[in-house]
Amino acid sequence: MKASHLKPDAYAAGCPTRQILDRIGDKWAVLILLLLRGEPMRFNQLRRAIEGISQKMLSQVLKSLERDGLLRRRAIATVPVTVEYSITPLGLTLAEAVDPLRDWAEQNLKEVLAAQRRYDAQRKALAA
Amino acid sequence: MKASHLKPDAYAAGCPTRQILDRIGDKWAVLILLLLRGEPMRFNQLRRAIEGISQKMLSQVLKSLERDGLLRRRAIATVPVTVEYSITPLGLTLAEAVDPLRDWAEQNLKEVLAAQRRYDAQRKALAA
DNA sequence: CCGTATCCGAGCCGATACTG
DNA sequence: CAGTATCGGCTCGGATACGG
Repeated sequence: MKASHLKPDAYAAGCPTRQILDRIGDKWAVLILLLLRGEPMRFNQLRRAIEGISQKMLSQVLKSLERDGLLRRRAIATVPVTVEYSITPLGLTLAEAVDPLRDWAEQNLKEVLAAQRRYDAQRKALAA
Repeated sequence: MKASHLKPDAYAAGCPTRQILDRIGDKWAVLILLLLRGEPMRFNQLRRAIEGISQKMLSQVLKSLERDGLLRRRAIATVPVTVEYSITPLGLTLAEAVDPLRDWAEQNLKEVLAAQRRYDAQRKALAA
């Protein structure tokens, strides 16, 4: 039985939705998962793929995702060392749950931006 | 045609996914949308429903959601003033896109927590 | 009841330098 | 190639007080 359509009375501090949202809030995390769904990737490969992420953040987020069981880290003893990150089955299910969100983003970003312009114009008019 | 299952080569800084994720990353925003889907609510009603949010944050996030066209603010001239927040059709579609994520959270939080315990135990063992 | 204004401390995050 | 370590600015966000 799904609870999706029941109206919640409140969101307690420790509820699952809050906890997972905190992780999704980590914007990089989701992007990494979506990328890894395609194929395993190496550290600097991810770094290049995600425009704007710093070495430090990437390292940090990868560690956190591994800790959560959403991806797997595999070090290969070459010289120099190669490290491969791949998504886990659990991570895959999360990525799938994020898909509708990405679709929504692509379809509705324009409308959101338009709403912002309307709002700002309105505020500007009031200020004058 | 849905783009969900195509492998992205990169996530540029301004892509829709990144932009929307930045907003979702605002953890409170999603919770508010999900709450308002049930029924319009007033300021302090929301405040009570979302455990732990400060007055400042609630005010801030509500303004941002209104700006994005995801909810509507309606002030009623009573004494003292009553303000009613309700979700817009656009906001409703976003809330629906978030549903799978909430379902995922409820179903998989346990497994994530278990993975964390395994990871931490492993690290502890190595440190010893 | 519904906010805004101000202060201020914690922690995020980028930059840089260094290691296996 | 794949990270760790350290420093410092800067933003986020809580607490408090006040106004419409």
